[in-house]
Amino acid sequence: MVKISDVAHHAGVSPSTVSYVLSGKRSISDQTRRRVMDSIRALGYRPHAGARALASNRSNVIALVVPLRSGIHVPIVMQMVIAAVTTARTYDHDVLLLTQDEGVGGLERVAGSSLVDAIIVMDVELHDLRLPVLRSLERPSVLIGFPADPTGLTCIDWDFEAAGAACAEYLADLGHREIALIGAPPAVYERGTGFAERTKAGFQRAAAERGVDAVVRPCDPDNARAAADDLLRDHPGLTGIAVHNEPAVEPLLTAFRASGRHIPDDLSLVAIAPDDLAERLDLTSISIPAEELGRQAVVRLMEKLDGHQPPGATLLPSRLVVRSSTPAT
Amino acid sequence: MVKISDVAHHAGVSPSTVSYVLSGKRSISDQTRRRVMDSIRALGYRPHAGARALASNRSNVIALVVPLRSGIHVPIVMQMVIAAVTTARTYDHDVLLLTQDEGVGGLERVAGSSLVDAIIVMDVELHDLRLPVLRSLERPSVLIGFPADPTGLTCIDWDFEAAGAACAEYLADLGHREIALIGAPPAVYERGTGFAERTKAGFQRAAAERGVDAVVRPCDPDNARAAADDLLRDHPGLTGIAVHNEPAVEPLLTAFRASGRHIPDDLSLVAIAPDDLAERLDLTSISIPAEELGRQAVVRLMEKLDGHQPPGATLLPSRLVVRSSTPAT
DNA sequence: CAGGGGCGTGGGAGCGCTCCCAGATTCCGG
DNA sequence: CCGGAATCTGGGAGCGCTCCCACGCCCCTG
Repeated sequence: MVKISDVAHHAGVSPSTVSYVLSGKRSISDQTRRRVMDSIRALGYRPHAGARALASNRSNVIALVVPLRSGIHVPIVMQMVIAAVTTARTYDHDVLLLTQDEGVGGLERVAGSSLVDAIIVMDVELHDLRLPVLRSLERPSVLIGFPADPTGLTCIDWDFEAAGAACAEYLADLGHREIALIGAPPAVYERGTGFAERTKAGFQRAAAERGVDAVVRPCDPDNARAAADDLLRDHPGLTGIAVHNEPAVEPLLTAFRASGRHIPDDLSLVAIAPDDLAERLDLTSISIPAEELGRQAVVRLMEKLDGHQPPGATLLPSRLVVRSSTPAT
Repeated sequence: MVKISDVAHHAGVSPSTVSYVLSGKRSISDQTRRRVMDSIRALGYRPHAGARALASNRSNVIALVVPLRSGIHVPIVMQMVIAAVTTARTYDHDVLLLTQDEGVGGLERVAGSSLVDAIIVMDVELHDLRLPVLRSLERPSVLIGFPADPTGLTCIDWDFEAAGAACAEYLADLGHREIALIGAPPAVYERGTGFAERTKAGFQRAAAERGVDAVVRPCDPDNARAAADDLLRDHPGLTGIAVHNEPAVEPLLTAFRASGRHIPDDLSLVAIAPDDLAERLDLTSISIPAEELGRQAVVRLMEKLDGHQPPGATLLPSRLVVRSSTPAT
């Protein structure tokens, strides 16, 4: 293995100079820098990560905790993971993958052993057990999702409140007077994941502001048919629908069709869903920028590693894309 | 930070003894071991990963290279990743995530800097550019997928040949005399990913052995309708279908229904697809054991790290699960 | 009772790097 | 011509751990 002293010898400088050339932590004459770089290339030198971590107290690795729960749209998670890895690389960092099931112990392990410099936790719940640990850890962290009490934490998420409001406003603008939000399965509300509640709140608030009638109904994908039938029966005047439940979208479309409603002629439908799904089904949608979230989480984390204090809370805006499930205006 | 000498002092032993208690590399009296463990707990000691890696020349981290290409079923990839992480943890290892787009340089980087002890590469292609690097690396690796020339490499994959054959045999056993395999999009065959060809080969071989007529047709999910119509038109006697193309499964079902064929009465259909898809659509399927593959890849890698030489090639069997898309026997 | 083999433990060099503390050289103004 | 600032480089301690080399003790055998 080529070590820093080999490079130093080859270039006719001291090991410390090689180190400084690599880190840029002090000025080096152009000539010396060039000689050192040439030697590095010639010998194929790669700094030993462990030695570096030991001496500098920085591993240049961040941990990423991915969710395991079902009910999560896997491609979205994957997009965020990929974006996080890619972004971390631009900061010369690598990503260590942890799974939810290691729980609190996993966080303590990788942080305590200095395996990682910082942590990103995906899919944070309202009363997440990991919150106290993250707060007490000596290492910076960024949460994706909002807990009930984000004090002392850096959180980032989509702005579901705004997304819900945008749906209601858009439907109201189209002239609908009775609108509905078909939401997550009941279990999601019960678990208090937060995002479901926030979408609902935004939807209801905006509807009230526009003076349109709004109903909200949870929906299990397996019972999409029943949900659709119930809604149409109980609210005959219903003409605008928002759906915030990816796996239920297709069954719902089938159910509406089966009940004789045509989209967009009889019913306007806007989905809060990832672009790939909305594109495939050609639905007007509020797009969920997954890569952006993964990217931003890393950016925030790097800010913290640099000693800056980023805002405690960031809400990423989403945008409405009009497709064929609502009438052209 | 608590260091090993703190623990040693607290327990009244030498640092080396603490190290040996932790590593188990030499026998320690029960009494000493207990005292040391108590001190470790009392002080909350965690060995510094970097120092460990430096002194032992082992980082206890493995790299996992995930594919980025589209056309890959994301949930399958995620299942494998999760399984790999979980399994690695049972061997006291962590997983560093790399993306395909770092290419050959990424492998050299993490291996050369001793960041990782070993590498798993997913989605290996027939003439993968990374093969020579993996062969020359001083670190063990396991490939998921089979290249054209696996010499000197450890490869593991599903047995697509057997899966294709199983489809043909099963359909033949049901009494079908004309059967078809609807395969991957044409692009996949052209890229030479291997698995598509192997499924086809197995299907055709088994069909020939049973003396039934077999046709194979690539299929783009966007043109599923055309594929179905073509097949039914050109082969009026066709009654048995195998599908090896996840995203095309649903469109194909729709297309067959639209053409007036009822499954399973007019048409038997068996899908080579992940269980979740097959369960959802209630299809007879050859299941693709994704977690098993991720798990086995890690097991193989650990064998290599332990100095054992596992078999160069492993093909994981898959099993046929009968559901409602074929007649009950 | 001497000698040898097990068993349990300590000491400490060394892993490859970073970064503090100086030292050498050059350049400028007075 | 000299003092001091500015610029560049070297030396080397120390990061926390592992593992080689000993050493001390006890028990068994001849």
